[in-house]
Amino acid sequence: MAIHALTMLGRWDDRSLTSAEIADSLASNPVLVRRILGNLRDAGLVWSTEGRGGGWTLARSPREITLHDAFTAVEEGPVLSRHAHPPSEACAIGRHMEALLEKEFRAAEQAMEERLSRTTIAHLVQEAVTRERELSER
Amino acid sequence: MAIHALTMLGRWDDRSLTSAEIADSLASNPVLVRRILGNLRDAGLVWSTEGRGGGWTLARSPREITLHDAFTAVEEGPVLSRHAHPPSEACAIGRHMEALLEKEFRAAEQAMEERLSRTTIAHLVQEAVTRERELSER
DNA sequence: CGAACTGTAACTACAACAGTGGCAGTTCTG
DNA sequence: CAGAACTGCCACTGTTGTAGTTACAGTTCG
Repeated sequence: MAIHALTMLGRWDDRSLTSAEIADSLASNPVLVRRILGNLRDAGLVWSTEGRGGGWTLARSPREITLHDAFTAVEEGPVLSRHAHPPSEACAIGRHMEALLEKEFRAAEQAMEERLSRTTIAHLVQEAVTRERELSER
Repeated sequence: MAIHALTMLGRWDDRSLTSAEIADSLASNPVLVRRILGNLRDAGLVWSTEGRGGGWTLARSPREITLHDAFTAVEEGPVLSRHAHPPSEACAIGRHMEALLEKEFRAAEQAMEERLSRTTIAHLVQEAVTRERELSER
């Protein structure tokens, strides 16, 4: 939802969008959209202006916002689930599994994040516009 | 939990472990362990034998079981969450977001999986044994 | 037979999350 | 100034996923 909203904002860099407009495109709820955009604002990705005529705009160029930026702004916990609680200290394997898994999982998660950071909102906007044009040309 | 269990099984390739023994190391429950190991068995990673003296063993060498194998055996859905429901077809952006996100997210998930597939259970066993020896040498 | 296992269903408890209504505060416009 | 159009935020519901637990049937070995 965050990436969808950012892409919509990147589509029109002149005017701002309201949470209701974005919620329409998401077939979702304005309050939900404001919650998510609130996270993006805290992360410095978007601006919001209150009152009549207010709404949301990107805080910087779509070319300078990556999918990884959106991801970290919205998602907090790790993607790969760790032990629900520490394993037994009495087991020779259990003693080390948490640290071992943490190392491997962090490496895997970073590989994913690295790939996410290669795509920007501008890429998505361009691709969506291209696909839209192809549709209208038939 | 799956990786933890596989690592324990890889530690002793001669004898089998019971779900109770593995649950002890996990500070968890035998039934839970059997559920997870059941998935691993369905994926062809482990064997189980019923009855007295029964238990679990690796179905192939620890060097031929990767963290990615364990991951796919246990985890079903995608790691990166998609739209909860399709976006609006009326929106020029919304029409393409699902396909666009699917492409990007699959690429990111595959980067993570590729990294997971680089580490085997044998690696974890070796690392755990090494760390254990370092502890005992002090 | 009885002990020690797996296999599985049914249940509880809890946390995460999409969605919703309500309302206070802010800003522009007539 | 009054009202319309916004954001910000809280409290609540309903659903889903998941760790954990109890219970019990089936299997194997001594």
